[in-house]
Amino acid sequence: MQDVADKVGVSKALVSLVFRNAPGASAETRRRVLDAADEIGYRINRTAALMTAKRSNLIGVMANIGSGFHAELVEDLVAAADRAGYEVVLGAVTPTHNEARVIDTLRDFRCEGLLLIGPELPARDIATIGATMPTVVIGRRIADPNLDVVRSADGRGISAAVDHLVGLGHRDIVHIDGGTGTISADRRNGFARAMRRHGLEGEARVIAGDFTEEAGMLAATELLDSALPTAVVCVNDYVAIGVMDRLRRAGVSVPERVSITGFDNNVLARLGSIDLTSVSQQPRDQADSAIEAVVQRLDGGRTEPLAAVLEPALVLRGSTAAPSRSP
Amino acid sequence: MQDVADKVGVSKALVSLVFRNAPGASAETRRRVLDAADEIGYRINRTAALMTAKRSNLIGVMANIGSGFHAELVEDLVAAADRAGYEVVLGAVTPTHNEARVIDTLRDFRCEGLLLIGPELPARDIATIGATMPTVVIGRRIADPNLDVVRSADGRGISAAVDHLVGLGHRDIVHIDGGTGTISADRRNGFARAMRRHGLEGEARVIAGDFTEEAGMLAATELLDSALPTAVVCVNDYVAIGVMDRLRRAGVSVPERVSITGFDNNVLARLGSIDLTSVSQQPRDQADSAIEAVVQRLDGGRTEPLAAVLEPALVLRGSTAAPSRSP
DNA sequence: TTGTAGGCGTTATCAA
DNA sequence: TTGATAACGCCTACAA
Repeated sequence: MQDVADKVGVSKALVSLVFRNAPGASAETRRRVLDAADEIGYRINRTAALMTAKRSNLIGVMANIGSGFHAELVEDLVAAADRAGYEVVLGAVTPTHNEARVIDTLRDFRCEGLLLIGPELPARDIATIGATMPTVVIGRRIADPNLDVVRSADGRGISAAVDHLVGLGHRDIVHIDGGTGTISADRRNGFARAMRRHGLEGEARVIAGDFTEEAGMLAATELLDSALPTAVVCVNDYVAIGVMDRLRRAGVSVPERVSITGFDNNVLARLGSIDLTSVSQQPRDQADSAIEAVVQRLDGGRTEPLAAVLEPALVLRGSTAAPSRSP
Repeated sequence: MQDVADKVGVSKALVSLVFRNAPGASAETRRRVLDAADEIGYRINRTAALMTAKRSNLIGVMANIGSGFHAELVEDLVAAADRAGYEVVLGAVTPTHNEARVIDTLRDFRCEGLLLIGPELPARDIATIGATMPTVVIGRRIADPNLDVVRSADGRGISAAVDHLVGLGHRDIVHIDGGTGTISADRRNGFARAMRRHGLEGEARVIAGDFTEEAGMLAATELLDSALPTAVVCVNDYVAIGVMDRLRRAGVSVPERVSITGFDNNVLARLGSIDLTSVSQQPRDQADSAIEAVVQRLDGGRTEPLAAVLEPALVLRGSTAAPSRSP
């Protein structure tokens, strides 16, 4: 920086001004400084800048990039952050780097705010972090005065699927859930509510599962062995794919004999060969809300907790149709 | 840091020693310092540390996390880097952040080395970067004295698929390629070589495509309209899935009538409902080699370029079988 | 084993 | 519009 200053014949302070295009330097000087820097090959040292600057304009994002949904969300987050004048530092949770470690790394990088996608850390640990810095939890229900939450109304998503199926004429509908855990509970409740609303609480069967394709296959086997419903509402796309495959292999045609819905609107669901009706969590909207939330805390002075529950959207595809025979 | 020092009654220098567990502090002092820091809630400021320290122990990784393969690779890279005593800074290429920008960000973070996964930047731009800092290009063929390359032998991967099919008795085999571009060319050449080796150059048909499911569907349609081969070797898994779906919908059974192979061993390929024989690029091995390569440059003093071409592995699944009738 | 002094590259403050 | 100077929080000699 001194070199650039010397070359132009100004002070370092002025060069600094130019480089963070802060007001207070003439256009002429600005140009000359930039030219000189270019010639010398000078680039600003962020590390050093971060040390003195009040702000870093960095937002840390913890995600499990192995999850397609997280990856999609991250893409939208960097775009949204960019628009708000922030940069995203991505912390990837992997088998060797657990959530706590990733969060530590993120704050080490001097992030001003934290976005946690689907954290599985104990609620109180997350709350502790929230007390330290603006933190937004994405996709998990959690109540704490220091935390902002952005998530989709999982229950409503499942309800929408049920409504769609009932609208098609289905009455015998089974839900395959994702086991214990809040997300799974929300979706299960959504199923129960919707069935009740349609006066179908009598037919509302729930089969226990998890979030894997295998769980879907097992559940389908169970259905084949007992009584086949006309529609199956699954806790996520993987489960739905497992169900679909198992049924088809058993000669049960989808959607003619059994309709199936998933959740997440995964890339898989969009494949022509799978073509699964699914509930989208609208990653784009969640990203926008999450960034807006941190920015409000950072620049807007907001201190009250925010809880944005976004409406999911049912994406209709070829795995659902009217039941071929009445139950 | 001063606070911690005061609390224990030592100097900052000593606290510094303790925190980067450098030799020169007694176990007793070390413990007391750590305790005091814990109590005060002090954490070392990486930003400041980076400024004076010779090294950052940071490796920058540029990846397109939307790609399942990249995501897998990143997970393995993080683990391998960890073992080597480095930390990974992840730069995500997205629609709004192109490769050049991601690389700039990565060096701004003072990474000591760069890992570029499947870069699409012009070769000379990459070479320019390589002249600046240790750089490993993963998954792309590129020759430059300043660049290390780690990739899998794409041609051999396709060859292995062909060998497998010929071993099953296939002779009429079609390749669906990925268009122009080196990767596609390598795979296409591998196909031609293998067919020639088996004395089948006469039957070696190639259909132009790209890397999408739609390309697979189109190609399959073309095959249905002309002459159906007994096996199709696809440039990647998406294409293979497109082919599989189109054929099955047309009543052509897979693998009984037509066998299909993919490439990448994507999560999709592993789905029970797809169960695709595919070529794995062995992300784990590539990650290990790439990290080894940077570390050799960084700590081992290597200066000659390295080109590691790893052997891909064919993963057999249910989409390939012996042909039902002789051609 | 511990302490002192100086410097890293930038920003912020205040004066010119 | 510009310049001088003091931080920022840590690391690295070197000295004690």
